[in-house]
Amino acid sequence: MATEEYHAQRRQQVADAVERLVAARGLDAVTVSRTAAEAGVSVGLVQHYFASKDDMLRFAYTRVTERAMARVEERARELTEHRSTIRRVVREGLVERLPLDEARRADWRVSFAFAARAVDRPDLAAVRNRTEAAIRARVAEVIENGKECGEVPADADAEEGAAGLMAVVDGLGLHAYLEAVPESVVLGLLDRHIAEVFPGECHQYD
Amino acid sequence: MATEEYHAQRRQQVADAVERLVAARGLDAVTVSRTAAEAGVSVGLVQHYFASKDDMLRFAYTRVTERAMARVEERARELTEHRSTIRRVVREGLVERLPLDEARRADWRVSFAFAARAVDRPDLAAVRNRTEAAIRARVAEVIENGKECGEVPADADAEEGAAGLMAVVDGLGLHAYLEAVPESVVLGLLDRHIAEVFPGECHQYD
DNA sequence: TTGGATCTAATATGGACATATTGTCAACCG
DNA sequence: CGGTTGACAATATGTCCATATTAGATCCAA
Repeated sequence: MATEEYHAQRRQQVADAVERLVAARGLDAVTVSRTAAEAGVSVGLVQHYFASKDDMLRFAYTRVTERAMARVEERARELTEHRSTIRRVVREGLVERLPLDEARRADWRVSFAFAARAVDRPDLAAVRNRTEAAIRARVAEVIENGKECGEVPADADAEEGAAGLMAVVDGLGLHAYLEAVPESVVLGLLDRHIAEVFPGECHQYD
Repeated sequence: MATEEYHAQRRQQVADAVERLVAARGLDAVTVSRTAAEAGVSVGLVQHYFASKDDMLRFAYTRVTERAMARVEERARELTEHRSTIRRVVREGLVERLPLDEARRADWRVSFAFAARAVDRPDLAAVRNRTEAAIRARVAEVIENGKECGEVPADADAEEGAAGLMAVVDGLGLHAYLEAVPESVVLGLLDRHIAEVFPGECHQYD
């Protein structure tokens, strides 16, 4: 139905505005009326399409996390097609999450703002956990694949490896964002960590 | 002067209340009147001792970061007296920052709440950066010491090593807090990372 | 065309909050 | 002893915000 599509578009439009506000001024600056103004619509419209402010934020955050996951997935797909090593697929997927250029810095900022708020807000925590678990599972799956051709030791715990990599990436991301650690160092550290999970290196479909 | 001491005590009392509120309900739940109630004083008293709410939060955050640093320092001092390896001094100092028991979980929560807010608030960012830089410098110094007796390769960049360790600890802390990574895995990852900075091991004052 | 459902906008309401103002009481000082 | 000052407490003020309410517009079915 075209009306549903229209409906969905309106919600996207509002969510876009939320993201812009968070990126520019932080989550605290997001009010319903500011969001409406930023989106170029009335407060009434926002109310019409979202049951509450919380609902609006949840929707926006869901979109942010899903896009983040899709980007990792997309990057991995690209590389897989080019027959990269599995190690490289993981590396590039994870690098995608680091705030190393302006676009990703903005994204990182938005994600972090929501993630921080999620510490006290169970509904946002649910959104985060869902996506985070999905990404972790995906990374673990890829690591598992690495065992087949010897990139990863056969007795390695893929789940644990994935969890460790995600933790390291988040820590590096935070410090990279705060400019405490320059990009070259960040990538160096990431590579060293990845090398521990992937002692070998080989091509996926040789 | 006794009056100054009294003055200081009142401020501590209020800051204690702020911390308790943040730990229990997050930074958003901190209002001047709630803080006053939590501290068992009137709103007027809080106003009397702090020029503004921001001033109050800044004071509370400063105390939090300084205590965190003091704890790391203290732990390091203890171990140094017992002639631990330098590697161990660093390890235990960093472990001190991880939310691995209830007390440290609460502390971590408070620190994280402030750190997250600091992303949008330059005055809080200044507090964080000051302490963070001091800790990093301290870690770097210890790493540098490790070169003397061969725990650390002579050509290693101590600053970079310290920055990397701090980033990893923060990432592990985040995931440990969110219970995505069990304690054993967190410590395992930390140790592996430390082992890269400290390939050797020897006693400080042998 | 009419009448209701669906949207959208404007405005109203009520609460929460930071801060300002005013009041009280004590100690200390001249 | 009158007055000034410091340490509070109580209350007032005005802003901002989420949400409710009301009203107007558009579209479509009967």
